[in-house]
Amino acid sequence: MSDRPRRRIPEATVARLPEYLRILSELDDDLDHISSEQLADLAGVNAAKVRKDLSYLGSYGTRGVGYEVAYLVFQVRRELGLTHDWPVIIVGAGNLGQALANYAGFVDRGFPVAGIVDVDPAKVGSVIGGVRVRHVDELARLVRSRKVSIGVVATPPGAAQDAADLLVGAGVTSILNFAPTVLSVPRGVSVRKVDLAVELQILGFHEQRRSVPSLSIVADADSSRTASA
Amino acid sequence: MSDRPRRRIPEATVARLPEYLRILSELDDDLDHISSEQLADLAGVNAAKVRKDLSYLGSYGTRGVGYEVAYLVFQVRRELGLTHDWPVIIVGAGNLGQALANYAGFVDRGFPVAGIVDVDPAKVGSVIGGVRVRHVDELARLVRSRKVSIGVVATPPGAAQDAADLLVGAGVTSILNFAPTVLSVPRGVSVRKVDLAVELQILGFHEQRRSVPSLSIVADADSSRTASA
DNA sequence: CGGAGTTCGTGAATGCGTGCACAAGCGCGT
DNA sequence: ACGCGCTTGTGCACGCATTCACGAACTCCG
Repeated sequence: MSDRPRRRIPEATVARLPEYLRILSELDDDLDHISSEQLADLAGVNAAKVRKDLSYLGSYGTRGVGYEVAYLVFQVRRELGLTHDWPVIIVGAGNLGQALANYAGFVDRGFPVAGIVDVDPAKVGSVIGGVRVRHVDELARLVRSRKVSIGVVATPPGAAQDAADLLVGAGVTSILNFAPTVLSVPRGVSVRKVDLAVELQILGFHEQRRSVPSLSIVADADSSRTASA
Repeated sequence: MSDRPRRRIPEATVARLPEYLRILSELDDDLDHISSEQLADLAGVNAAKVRKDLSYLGSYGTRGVGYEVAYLVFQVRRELGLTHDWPVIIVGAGNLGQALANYAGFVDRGFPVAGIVDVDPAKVGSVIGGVRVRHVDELARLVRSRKVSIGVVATPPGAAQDAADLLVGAGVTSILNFAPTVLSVPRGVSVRKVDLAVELQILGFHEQRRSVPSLSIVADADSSRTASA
């Protein structure tokens, strides 16, 4: 226990730590040490960035050697709060909700699906990813009995705010929102939003830029797509 | 012809423009003007940020009045390259691929699904979201015949790099990757990655921080701005 | 027509994130 | 024991992003 490295960790670093963790977890067991440069290559980033990111956790590397993989995994997991699982509840058993419930990556990385709820009685009762779909009326009970603090909103846009209100009312303090809607929540509740279409639109923006090197307006339907480097 | 707004648009702004566009598109038709503050409220951001973001497109607002909604929608769409649709092809017809193909938000926002492919012969032939699943061998033909420049990787991690290679080989220049894998692609190809588990891990990090508010931290820097209340 | 009330556009200040460059530290071989 | 090669940890400089603050420009109304 000795020192307490408790420095404030920048958000950008927090967002990369899970990626490092995934890579480290997938390494061959016979590799016991890894350098910042190797890890950087695997993660597709800069070596200095890796070192700086890891330095926020403490000085867990050895100069001339690198980082001991097992120990680093342990430290990153601890820092991310993955010393125990975080059960999540999914609201909305539509296409996306079902896909999420079936997604092995959730439970594999410490986020087992503790429940799925939907308003549609026709969906209630079916089993997805080993979990039975419950009616949304049971949401609060599930959250409390399973000690869920993270909710996933996978409803249509119109129902997303209601879903968030229910989650917050039940005691959830973090929400992952897949609906294209801005959620309003009380202070103290964290929300992260993933908008699948936005990602495509950002790609589309760059596609369009690429095809118009530096030209006037011309908003017609172009035809030729040449691969530029 | 007016002016030449061709300024370089910051990435952070590009990431917000789709959100503004979505909000503007959903406004009541009887509202013909909107102020930066109103738009900011709806988008959950700061009014100054909205003004600065929009200023990169040109001076399309009127002081004392606000922005004309219809005109602003047009300008944002033009800037994002949404003067025409961008067909996408989805590789992987598993849970996630199916959910994406069924996701109305894609076509609604200008990204119709031009094709879905999978290696599994058992999946080939079924129709998802109005599109028939093809064998992955047909990928290149589909990309070329439908003039697809954006590909979506929704395969298991082990197959993601192969999928990306196929897409690039077929001429795709932008990839949206849902697999928890770092893709390596030639220069000139854009990749965006969405890792669903990473989002949960980031939330988990903050959850854990929240539950350990005071613990052996004496040498804190200062109370900067943390979201929790 | 003129002043009050709005709202935009943007210069300037501040803060955050990135990457370089290098000293410090570790191990190994001789 | 000692020097050499390797790798970490971090000070520093730079660039991007955010936010403030305010002049400029427009509408409305008396």
